[in-house]
Amino acid sequence: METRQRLPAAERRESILAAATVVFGERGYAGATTDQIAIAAGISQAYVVRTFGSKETLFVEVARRAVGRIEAAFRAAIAADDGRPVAQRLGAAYIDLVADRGILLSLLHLFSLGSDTAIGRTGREGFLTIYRLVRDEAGLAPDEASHFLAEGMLINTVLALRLQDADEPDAVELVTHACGGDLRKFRELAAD
Amino acid sequence: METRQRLPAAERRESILAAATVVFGERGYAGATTDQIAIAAGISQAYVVRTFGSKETLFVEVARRAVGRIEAAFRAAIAADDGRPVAQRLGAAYIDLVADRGILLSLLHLFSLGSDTAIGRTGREGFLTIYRLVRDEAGLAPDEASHFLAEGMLINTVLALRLQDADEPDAVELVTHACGGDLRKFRELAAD
DNA sequence: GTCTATAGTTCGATAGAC
DNA sequence: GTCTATCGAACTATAGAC
Repeated sequence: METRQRLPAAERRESILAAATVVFGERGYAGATTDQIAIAAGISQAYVVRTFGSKETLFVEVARRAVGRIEAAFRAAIAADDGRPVAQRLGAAYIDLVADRGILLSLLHLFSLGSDTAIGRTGREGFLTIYRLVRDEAGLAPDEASHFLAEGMLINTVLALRLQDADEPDAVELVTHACGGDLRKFRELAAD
Repeated sequence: METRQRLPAAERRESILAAATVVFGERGYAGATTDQIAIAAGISQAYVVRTFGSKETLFVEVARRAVGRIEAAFRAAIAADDGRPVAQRLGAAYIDLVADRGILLSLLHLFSLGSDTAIGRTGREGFLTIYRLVRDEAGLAPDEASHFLAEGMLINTVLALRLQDADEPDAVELVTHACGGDLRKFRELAAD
């Protein structure tokens, strides 16, 4: 019988959110179970549910946290002016961020559940938040911002499908263009 | 007690696939139930499972059918040369096609389940098929083809989130740029 | 070709102890 | 703050009749 560590509420919340991000990412919202999340977090299933009230609430918080990560990464990239155009800095920051496959995939699931009342609202808010950030804070014109998001959505898809690990030359070619030529960076992403 | 219609196997398969496309689209692979699909198709749950062997097989066939629809629409657009650049014709064909929200969403769910063995393989095959089609048959250069897919992925996300129905001016602006200026066409898409 | 019935699982959530 | 135990609901798949 292992001794389970007693943590302050805030830390426990964060550790559950981190575990849930991975599990929701791999299995989707409905496909993930609170028991799998509990195991990943090293606690009991009942405690996961009790901490967030319901599986849906937990998913919404996972999604909000992922959006928050993007905001933080983008703000840092905007501030760290190294002479490159801001769009390039944002792109690099994005690729660094989605090295965390869980964040990427959780967002993808969030976006594809737009018809669900609570989840859909969270998705719309999150997506618009990112759009406003790259437009207003990074200073991209609306068409540049839209184009930037489009490239990001292709990166999401390519990574979600694990095309960066595929052997076919066409996959390599597509991935290379999707990431703006820096295939190496994609390949480094752990295949978990 | 209603009298259920007896259909030839091929027609029944197609009617189940159509119903399943809608249900899988709205709820995702794991979130959809064979019972909901059965109700949508007007038959019994057991018959849905019996016809396709398993829920997973059914989903894979739904996804293949959706990819097939895109292939057919793109080939038609390539053949119907009306003077516009081929990328523009493909884009218009794509928007017409994803007016069927079920197809759009089923593909989105397919792409986000790349870690699943069978579903992931189907997703990679499907995505590469589309890439090769726009590159080899439409004749786009690799970077043009990649850019075309990126714009398509943004359209997917915007529609999945139902941003075309949102009131906020920022949503309107984003959707306008995502669809290349033709907001009206997006707005026409039934809000179901 | 299609149904009813149901077996066998699995899951989210709650109760209550420590 | 965290666990064990468990209820009740829901789901996929199978069996077997028509």
